[in-house]
Amino acid sequence: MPGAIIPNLSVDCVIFGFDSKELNVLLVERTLINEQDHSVVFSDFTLTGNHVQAGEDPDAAAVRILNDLTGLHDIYLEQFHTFGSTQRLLKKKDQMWIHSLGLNIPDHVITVGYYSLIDCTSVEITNHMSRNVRWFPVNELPELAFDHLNILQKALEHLRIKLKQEPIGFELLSEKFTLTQVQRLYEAILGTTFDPRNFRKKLSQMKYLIPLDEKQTAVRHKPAKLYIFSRDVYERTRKTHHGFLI
Amino acid sequence: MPGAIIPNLSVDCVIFGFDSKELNVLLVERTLINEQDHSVVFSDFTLTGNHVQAGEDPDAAAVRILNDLTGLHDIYLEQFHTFGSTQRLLKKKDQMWIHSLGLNIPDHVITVGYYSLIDCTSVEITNHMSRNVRWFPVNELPELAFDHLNILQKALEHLRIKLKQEPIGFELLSEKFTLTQVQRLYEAILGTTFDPRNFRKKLSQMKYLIPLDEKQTAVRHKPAKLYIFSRDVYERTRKTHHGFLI
DNA sequence: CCAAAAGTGTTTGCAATACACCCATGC
DNA sequence: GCATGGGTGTATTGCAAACACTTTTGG
Repeated sequence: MPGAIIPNLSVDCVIFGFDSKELNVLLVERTLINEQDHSVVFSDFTLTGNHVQAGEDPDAAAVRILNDLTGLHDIYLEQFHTFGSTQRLLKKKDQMWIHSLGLNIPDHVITVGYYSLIDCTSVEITNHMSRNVRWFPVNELPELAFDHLNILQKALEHLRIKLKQEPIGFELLSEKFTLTQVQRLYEAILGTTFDPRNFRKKLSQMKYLIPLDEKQTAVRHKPAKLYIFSRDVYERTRKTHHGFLI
Repeated sequence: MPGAIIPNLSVDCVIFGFDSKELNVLLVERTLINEQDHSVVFSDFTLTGNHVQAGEDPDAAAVRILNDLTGLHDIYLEQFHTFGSTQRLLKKKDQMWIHSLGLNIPDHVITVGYYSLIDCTSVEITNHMSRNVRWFPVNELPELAFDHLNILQKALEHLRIKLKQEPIGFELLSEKFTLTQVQRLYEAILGTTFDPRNFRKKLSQMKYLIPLDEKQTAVRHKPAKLYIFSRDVYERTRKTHHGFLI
């Protein structure tokens, strides 16, 4: 049965982006209109997600869903948790939404959560397919549908842990970046500040940050040197990191 | 529809246990018998798993599955990854197994992976319900069914990372334990060795390890002091740990 | 008394922290 | 020339690593 869906299984993507200042999430507006008087019953936002198709790997579904919304390929995607609470779709608003649209969604859907990291500036948000799509800073979220706040928070937790263990932050920057951008990125995601001298000292030990013979242009201050990240050098020089107790 | 299953969704549990020497996994034998001549077609081992029931939270399914096999309640369980490859049940042996038993299993089943930590000595392995159930050291695994080797390896990776960040190791020891047991546990899971002086120095800083006025008995060497783990003290004294870059 | 594991201190080097000023550019 | 962010060095402290011998018990 081609194109059939697995009714009880979906994938949701938390799309993180960085704009040189804040960590953002890409959200899709959901507005329920009263059929009679065309008034707005409610309006809120959702992550992007969809059902998994029969015979489709959820990893592939996540790639598809991400591409549907952003048009991007080859972006960083990480599965972080599967959410299966029996209550996750049963809030009043969510049931109204599902019924009023005549959607064929069972009461209990298990969803596999992925997060992706993209450079905000690389996405053209074109209010895609008449959907209102917007970036929101993770600290100024609108009201979210279903259990999407929960999913988003868990994604953030995982991102923070992962960021401390692997150099995934560069996925959020454009190919060439400055060291200050790296610092701002870490500060935004981890919610702290770092001393620039100490932070740069650390960065300068990372051999996979490769300085270019190139500087920022058109900035009204001392232009910063640009760097690229070499995954290749990283793989060759990585060390294991420890935390608790060891 | 009570008792109905979600045909495309299952849960698998990797049950880790520690026996003061090695890290072990609890596996269930799977033997395919030729109906004609009663010869053994093949014999290998599986993790314990089952389908998720309609309206059942996968977390609850994992608890159920674990209890079915071990009879234990209230044990440490952690969801670590969801496996959805379209190929995961399609190996020849696995298809033979499924068809010969007339099992109603679709070709594509997505499974949510959990691992649990138990004290080996607390489980009575009673070849439960005529199933042959055995502990295997993680370094001496038998042949595994389906993609269960893959699932097990991923569980181990997650366990290693988690062990370095949180004091979950005590779930694998009995309530009272010696510091050397803690060291052996960390060595077994992480596959290294530690200097006992440095390791104990570290442990002695952990205020949540509470010494008892009690020692080992019936050992033919200097008896070691016994300790208990206090989650309560841990929660009050935990610090955040860092790795890579910070 | 022997075997087996428990238990204990000191030194050394490296990595984390704290801290303040000059530089290059666009307007 | 001034506002803006870029870029740099040193001193101190705390943590990690290396390393060898004595103690207590059961048999």
